[in-house]
This record gives sequence, C-alpha cells and structure tokens, in this order.
Amino acid sequence: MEEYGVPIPLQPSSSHLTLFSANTFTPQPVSTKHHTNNSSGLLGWNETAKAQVLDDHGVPRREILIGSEAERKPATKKREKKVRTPRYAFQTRSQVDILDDGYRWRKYGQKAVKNNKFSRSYYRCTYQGCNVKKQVQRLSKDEGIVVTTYEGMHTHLVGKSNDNFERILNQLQVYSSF
DNA sequence: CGTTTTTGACCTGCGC
DNA sequence: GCGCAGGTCAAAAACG
Repeated sequence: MEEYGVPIPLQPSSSHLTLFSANTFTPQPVSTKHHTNNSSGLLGWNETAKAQVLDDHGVPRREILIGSEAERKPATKKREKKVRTPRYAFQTRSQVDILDDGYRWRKYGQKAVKNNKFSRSYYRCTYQGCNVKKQVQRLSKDEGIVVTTYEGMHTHLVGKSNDNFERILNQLQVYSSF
C-alpha cells in the first residue's frame, strides 16, 4: 500500500529553472468543476490547469497540462481522506521518449492506453527513500508529442553533475524548432 | 553478479 | 456483481 505525503510541487533543482517561476508559470483552470483558488500556486487533487512555458524572450514554447481529471477517488472515507501528491505533466514535441532530467529512473510498468496505439511507461526514482514517479506517454493523435507526468518531489539532489531541468528545456527547444 | 527491463498477473476504483 | 481501465507487483530475462 502506497503512502502519500502532503501535496507539494516537484522541487526545482536549480535556481535557473524557469519552468515553475512566477513569470513563466501561469496556471489556469482547465476544468472549473472543482477548482479552488488558493494563492499557494498548488492544485488540489481534483484540479487541472494549463500553463505556458515561455522562453527568455517571453515567447510561448510549450503548453503544460497540470493534473488530470477523474484520477482521484471521492473523499468519502471517514477520517483518512487519501491525499495524493499532485501531478505535473508537460507535453512536448520530441523524437525521443526518455528525456534526460538528471535523475535515475527504474521502469516498473508499462500499460497499453485506450484509444492510443502507444503504451504508457511507468518509472520510479531509484534514489533510496525517494519515491517520485513519472510516466511517459506518446500521443497517437500526434506521434511527435510526448507527455511526461511527474508525481511527487525528490528528496535529494540530482545525481548527475550539471544536469538540471534547464538542460532538458534546452533539449526540448532543439526538438521543438523542427 | 548487481541492476534494470520485460511482461503477465494482480489490485483498485468506477460505471453500468 | 461484473467488466473495463489504469496503476503496480514481481519473477524471469536481459544487460553491462
């Protein structure tokens, strides 16, 4: 049985990270069904949002989908409502499925997705005690798009030297320029 | 030989 | 309750 902590965003690993900075990360509700407006910038489990990633010149480069609908169970259980960590997904145009974000991941599952000819892969961070998960999925709608969803926060620093999110963003921009 | 991947089974929530 | 879909487990295989 999995235990989940308080909802906290994926920890930016570098001060250069632009993905979640105030200037470039502007969540807006996708579904207004359960949207609550808290100033923390965090989403509730029932919430979804879209955000844009801007480059250094303020030009939108990517659109981020945050959270997903219908993936929580109703909090009908008496006392312990299960709190899951929010998921942060970003979709991008890429030739490769596996984006090197500097962490080491162990694949623990792969599932076929309905209405999608590509399967979804499940990964867990291999650092001891760090149970951050991510899943990677390619859309059959547009084979050029890869969706990577992160769940949880790393309890450690990136293992690889000089690797951080900025590096992936740079990689992504190379691909998205096609 | 330790680590990672593969892959079918298993579990759980949800709608009918 | 049953079936479906998503998510996870774990044993065996593959890998370096």
